[in-house]
Amino acid sequence: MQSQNISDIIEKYLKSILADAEHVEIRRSEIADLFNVVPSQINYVIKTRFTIQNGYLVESKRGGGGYIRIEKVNLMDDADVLDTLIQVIGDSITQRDAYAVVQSLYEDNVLNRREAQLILVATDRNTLGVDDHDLENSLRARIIIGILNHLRYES
Amino acid sequence: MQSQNISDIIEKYLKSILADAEHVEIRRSEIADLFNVVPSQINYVIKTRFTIQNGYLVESKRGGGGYIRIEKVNLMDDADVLDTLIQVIGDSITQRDAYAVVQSLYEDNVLNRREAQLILVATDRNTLGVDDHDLENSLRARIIIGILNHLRYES
DNA sequence: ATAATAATAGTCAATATTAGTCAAAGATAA
DNA sequence: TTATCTTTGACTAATATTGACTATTATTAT
Repeated sequence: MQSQNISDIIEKYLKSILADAEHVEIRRSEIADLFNVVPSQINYVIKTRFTIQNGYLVESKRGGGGYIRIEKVNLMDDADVLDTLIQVIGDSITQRDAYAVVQSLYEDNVLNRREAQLILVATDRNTLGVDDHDLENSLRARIIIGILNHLRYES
Repeated sequence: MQSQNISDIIEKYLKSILADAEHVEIRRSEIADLFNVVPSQINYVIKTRFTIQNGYLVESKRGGGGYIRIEKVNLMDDADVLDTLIQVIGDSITQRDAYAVVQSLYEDNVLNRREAQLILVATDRNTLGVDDHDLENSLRARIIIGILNHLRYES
C-alpha cells in the first residue's frame, strides 16, 4: 500500500539494484523513460534519498556516454566516522537529514534499533516544538552531535 | 444509546479495518469524501481518538502520494507509571530533576545504562546550549516526555 | 587544431498535490 | 446556562512533479 509516489518507487528500484551490487550506474534519461518522468526528477530522487547522510556517494559525468553512479559506502570503515558525521551535520540539520544520519548509524551497528528510535524521538519536530525552524534545526544538530561525541567515549 | 456523530462513525470505520490489519493507510481527502466531511475533520478524529495513550501510532506524509497511516501498537503493562511521570514533569524540568527521573527509570529496568546516558546527554544543559533557562527546561521536558511516550509501546 | 554540434547531466523556480493548524461557529451535554 | 465536543474552512507547510534554461563533455566537421 505504500510507495504511492513515483519518487519512492524509483528509490526502491535503485536500492534493489544496490542490494546485489556495489554500485549502480545509470543513464539519467533511461531511468526517466523507464518510469515516465522528466529527467530532472531523477536528480530530485537522488538529492532527497541518496545523500551522504544516507550513506551514498554519487558521481556523474555529462556529455556523450554520460552517467550517474551511485555507490553505497560504509561510513564505519572509516576510523573517524564520527568526526565526518559531525562535520556533515554542522550547526543545523533538518529532521529528514537527521533521520538519514541515524539510519546510517543503525545500519552500521553503531546504534541498535531502540537507541536509534530514542534519538529520533528526542529530535523530532513535534517533540522539540519550537516555532522557529532555525532554532529547531540547530537544537537537533546540538543533540545529535552531543550524542555522537558521547558515543566516542563509550566505544 | 450513544450519539452517532460523524467523528464516531469515522472512528469506528477505521477501527474496523484495524481489527483485521496491523495498520491502516488512508488518503485524507478520500476518507473525507467518503463521509462527506472536510479533510481537517480527519485530523480531528485522529487527534481525539487515535492517541498514543490509546495505543495508536500515527504517521503521515504530505505531497504527491501522501498518506496518513495509523498503527495499533502493544502498550507496555505499566504504561500508567509513565503517565504519572509525564504529569510530574509537566512542561518544564531542571537538569537535576531530569537526572532523577532517568535514574529511576534505569533502576526500574525501563531503560538500560546506555539508553539512560543517551537521554541525559540529549537533555544536558550544554548540549541544548540555550541561554534562556525557561526555554532550556521546557525543551528538556518535551524531550523526556516524548521519550516516555515512545516507551509506552514496543516496536 | 579549432569550431560547431550533439549528447548528456545540473539547477532552479513554478506548479501541483498532498496533510497540518487553528480558531470560529455550531451542536450537545452537564 | 455553561462547558465541552464537533464541524467547518481559511490559511500554512511539506513534498513531489515538471520544464525551461544552463553547464559539461564527446563527437564531428572544417
